[in-house]
Formats: sequence, structure tokens, C-alpha cells
Amino acid sequence: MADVAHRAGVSVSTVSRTLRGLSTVSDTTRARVEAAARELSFAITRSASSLVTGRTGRVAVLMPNLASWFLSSALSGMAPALREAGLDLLVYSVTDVHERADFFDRLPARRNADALLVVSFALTPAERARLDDLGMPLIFVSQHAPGRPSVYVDDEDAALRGTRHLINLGHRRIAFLQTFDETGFAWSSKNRLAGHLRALDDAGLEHDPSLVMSVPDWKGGGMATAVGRLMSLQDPPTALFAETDDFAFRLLAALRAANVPVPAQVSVMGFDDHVMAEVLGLTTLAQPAVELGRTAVRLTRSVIENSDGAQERHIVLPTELVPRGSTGPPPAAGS
Amino acid sequence: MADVAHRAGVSVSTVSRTLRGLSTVSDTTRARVEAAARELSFAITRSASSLVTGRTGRVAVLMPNLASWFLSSALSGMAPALREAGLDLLVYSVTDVHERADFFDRLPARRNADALLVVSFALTPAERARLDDLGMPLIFVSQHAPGRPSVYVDDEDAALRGTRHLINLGHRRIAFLQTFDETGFAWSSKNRLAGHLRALDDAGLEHDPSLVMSVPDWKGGGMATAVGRLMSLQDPPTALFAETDDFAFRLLAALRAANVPVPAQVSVMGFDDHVMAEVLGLTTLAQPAVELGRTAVRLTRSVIENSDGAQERHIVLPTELVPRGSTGPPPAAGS
DNA sequence: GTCTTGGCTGTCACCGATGACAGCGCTTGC
DNA sequence: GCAAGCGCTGTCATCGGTGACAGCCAAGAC
Repeated sequence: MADVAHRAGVSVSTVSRTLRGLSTVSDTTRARVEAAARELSFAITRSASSLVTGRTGRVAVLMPNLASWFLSSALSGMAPALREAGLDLLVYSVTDVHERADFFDRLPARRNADALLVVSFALTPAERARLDDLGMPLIFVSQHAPGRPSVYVDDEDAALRGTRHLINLGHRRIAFLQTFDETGFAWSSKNRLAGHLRALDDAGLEHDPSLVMSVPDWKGGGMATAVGRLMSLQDPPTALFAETDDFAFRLLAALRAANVPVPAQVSVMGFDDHVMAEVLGLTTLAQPAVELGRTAVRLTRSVIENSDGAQERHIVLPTELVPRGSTGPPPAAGS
Repeated sequence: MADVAHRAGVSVSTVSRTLRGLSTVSDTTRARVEAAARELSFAITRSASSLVTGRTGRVAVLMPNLASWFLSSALSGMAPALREAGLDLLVYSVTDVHERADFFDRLPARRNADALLVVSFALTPAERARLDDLGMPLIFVSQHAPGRPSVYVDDEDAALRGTRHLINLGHRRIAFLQTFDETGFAWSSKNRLAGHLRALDDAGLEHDPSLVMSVPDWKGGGMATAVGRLMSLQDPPTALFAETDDFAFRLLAALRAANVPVPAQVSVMGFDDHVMAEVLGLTTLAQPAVELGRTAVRLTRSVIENSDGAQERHIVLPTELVPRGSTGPPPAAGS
């Protein structure tokens, strides 16, 4: 910064004021400083500012992985919003137990970011407590967290509408397929199932437990097994509701492999509106992943800028049923 | 830190030494300091250390988006490798021209990270020059950059093997479909086409320009038009080589919509080995995206730790042909 | 007994910004 | 003509660590 000051013929203080956009700098000086800064490719050393201001200009994001459609979409929504606010994006992808222990032990986000966004991350009570006394703003994304601001969708309501759509098409035997819950923390899965069951109940349909299935190894051979089991039931389902689109894609592949025509024999419904859902013609419940990210940043900014970190504020974004080719009336409908 | 020093009855310097694990601290002192630090739940302020050491403990990544399969996979490879090295991950997703101008104007990565990884980002000469005088280590990922370390795959060779596979199956009329090049910087696209053409040439097949097609609006209606055009040629192709898997997925959808059986009438080959390629049974050229990320981090560490930033080192990772159901012999093959 | 050595610890300048405060030149009011 | 006010800019202490250097003390060499 001293270099810039020297080149522009002013003091470091003026350079600082100019680069921070304070109004108490004359236009001519400002122009000179900006020119000098550009010529020297000068960029603020955040460490130094942080030391004085106590703010880092960085926002940390904690997520269970980086490659899933939902998470990468959410990140895509955050990035431009953060950039616009002049905030940098620090990503902590914590996948396995070892990384997890390490993260909560070292708490690298501490004092290293102005806020921490927790995205789709099922915290144990101990972890939650640890984050709570981090003394930094916490924002929860795609999950409801009591006592902290959060942004999410109403999974239960969305699933309810999904199942209702299938019922309205004439389906009476509707299976619900979910990923095998290794962690015990698949809250959205639970909520979606609850919505599904409620829709059945609302329609006066009985709940057949054999139509709710957890599928282990669903990315491998587990899906074929599940399809075989369902299709060989005494009274097989005419519609399958998959917990996520990704799951539904494998389901479609397994059905194709088993020569089960979709939707002629069974309808398939997903959840997410993954990019590929459109390509594959999958009926699904669209979840605004990008918008969730964007909104989370808005919330974060308001928390940081007003330092009302303790304020509890919950935003629920809408989901939307997107009917496509994978759902239709059941084989014997209308007869 | 002063508090800890006071409580432990030592100087700040000793506290610093203790917490950094330097060996020149006696065991008794170390124990006292550690106890004091724990009691006060002291965490060091990285900004302050950075200011002195000049190292930030952060690595910045510049990529054109966050949601594509390739980029999110590459990130997935980087994250654990960085964490293992105790480095934080700073992500700059620069998509539109406005963000782009802003990024290269403000150069936010400068002095705020120990290295910058440029992933699949087509730089203009001016931008490249700008990064070059950033004075920080630069590592290029999924692209070759003269004068800087880089990690990438040999697109040309991979495409050559892909086309050769089709030729070996008996195909003689092979079309190559690429995304419409808005930017003029689709280097991998160019290299893949070159490999394709070389394979044709090697096999003594003539290159029919009408079989190389850029598809505008390939995510919308453009694909159907392209398929229509190809399939109504005097001598239509029996195999289609799509520049990327994502592209191939849309192509498969368009073919299905046009009732063109795959691979009975036309074979389809992709490039990437996107997760969905397996689900959809797409033959493709696997590109080790996660491994590229991991390797990039290894390279980065070596550059940072040995401060041999100027050293040029190029690593080429292997691609692999993954035959699946979308390719087979041409309709009239063997006759 | 003196000198050297090595282990351990303290002192203090410094990293690069920020912000409080002072100062400068000029206009305005009286 | 002088004081007050305003707009703009410079000076300097400061943030929380690090690292160079000096100092102290006990052990061992001569």
C-alpha cells in the first residue's frame, strides 16, 4: 500500500480511504490512487485489515460433500451473491468421520471467517454445541435449526403434493423409496416420507409398510434387488416415489433393465429437479437449490452487517411440482 | 495471547513457541502454557500470523462455475488433499463477463492465498499476464499452460482412441458433435476434434466436413435440429461422438425422441465419465476429475513448500475408454 | 576457577492495514 | 480582518502475532 501511496503521491491513509470507497476523497486524488493501484496490481492484504477491524471479509461454508447436485447448486447460488458483497468464499467439505473429528476439533473456521453457513449437515448435539460457542454467526441452509437463522424448503409439504399428484392420476399403490440411512440423520428423508404418508392418509388410502423401502447399495446392485422385490409383490405398486432425483435416475435405469415400461406400467416421481431430470423426462418436485444459496447469503449479510447473530429468522422457500413424462395414469386406470 | 502468557507466567513469545510446537520449550513450561490456553479457550488469530509470516494457509481456486460435473468433481478431489495439508480452500467462481472483469480488476486472490489454481479457465493473454505478475504460485488444472506447472489429460489422444474404438466396431461414417463455441476458447474441444480427425486419417477414412457439427442451443431445441440434420443426410452417420458426456446425454434424449435406436442404428460415445454415464450406459472416455484435483494439490504443495513457483512441471493423467451399451457395431456391419 | 557451550526464555521491532486526530488551505459570515 | 467551518489529507498508535537477538543459568572443558 505504501508503494501505491508513493506512486500516487499521497499517504497510505488516503489510499486506504480510496480503496474502501469512503467519500472523503477528492475525485482527482481518487482517480490517481485507483490508477496507481491498478498499475501495481495492488490488492488489499486482508490479514492486515482483519487485524484492525476484526472482520475477515470471508464467509465459511460447511457441507458434507462438494459433488452432489444439490450442494454444488447451492454453492453456485452463494458465490455470486458473496462476490457482490465483497466477501470471499471459504469451503469446508467434511465427508468422512476422520475429517469430521478433525474439523470440530480444530474448528478452522474460528476467527477465520465472519460467518459460518452450515449446509445440509446433520450435526450431533455435541457438534452443534461446539459451533454455538464459536462466538460467530451461524446460518443453517437446507435445514431448520432452532435458535439460529435458517433457509430451507418444506420437504413434508412438497412430498405431500407429490404423492397427491400420483393419487390424482389414479394411483392407489404407491411405493416410497429412500436411501439407506447409514447416519441416522437423514432429516429431509424423514420429512418427505411423512408428507407422503400424510397424503395417503388424507386420501383415505391405507399405509402398506411393504411399500416403504430403504435401499442399501442403491448406487450399485441394490436398486435391481429393490425393483425385483416390489414388482413381485402380490399387489405391486403402480407408482414409485423416489426420495431424490439421483435416486430416481437409478430407479429408472433399473426399471429399464427389468423391462418395466415407464410410465405405462409404473410411474416414477423424483425430488429435486436435478438438471438431468429434464433430460430424462422425470416428474419431480423442484427444489430451488440455487435460490437457497442466494437467500442464505442475503441472510448472512443481514446478520453480519447488523450483528444480530442471535436473532432467529427462518425462511421457507417454495417447491414446485414439475410434471414430465415419467408419471401417468396407472395401467388399469379409468376402467 | 498476552492473557495466556500472563496466566502461565511466561512471555508471549514462549506462548507462541509452545502453540506452534517448536521444540525449544521445556516440558514444564509447555504444560503450563497449554493448560492456560485451554482454560482461556484461546485460539490464535491467523490474520496476525499471516501478517508476519506472509503465508495465509489458504489456497485459492479459480473456476468458470461450480455446478458442472467436472469442476465439482475436481473440487472434491482438492478438498481432502488440502485439508490434509492444513490448507483452507478459497473458491472464486467467475462466470459472466462482469464477474470476470471484476475478478481481474481487483485480483482478490492476491496476497490472500498462498497459491492460485486455475481450473478449466480460458484466459485471455491479458488475463494471463495479469495473473503472471501477481507474484504468487500459479497452478493450472485441466489445461496446459506454458511456463507454469499444470495437470491435465491428453484430450487429443483420448479422442483418438474413442474414434478408433468406433472404427474398430466397423463404423465408417462417424460424426463429431461439439458445443457451439461462444468464447473462442474451447481448447479441449479443439483437441478432441483433432484427435478424432487423426483417428479417421490413421484409418484411411476421409474427413467429411458435414459430419463435424457445432450445435448452438444444445441445452434447448438445438439438439433435435442437429439430430434431424444428421439423420437426413444422403449417407447418415452410424456413430456420433459427443464432445462431453453432458452433451451426449442430451443427444441420447434427442435420439430417443426421434425414435432412433441406440446402438442399433447409431452408436453414441461421450467424453468424461460423468456419474450419469454409468446410469445411462453411455460409452465414454473416462477423465479422472477427482484425481486431477488431488494431483493439482500435490503439485501446489510442492510449489509452496519448496517455493519453486517458477518451475515448470507438467503432469498428464491417463484417460480410459469405458465401453458400455451405447456403442455397438453399425447396422450393416459385417456384411 | 574461568571459559565455553547449549538449553531455555524474554525483549522488541515489525508485518500492512485502519482510524482517531491534527493540520492545511480555502470559503463564508460578521 | 479574523474566526469559524468545511473538505481533504497526513501522522502515528495500534491490532496480535513472529522472529531475530540478547540474556540467563547450569553443565562440562581446560
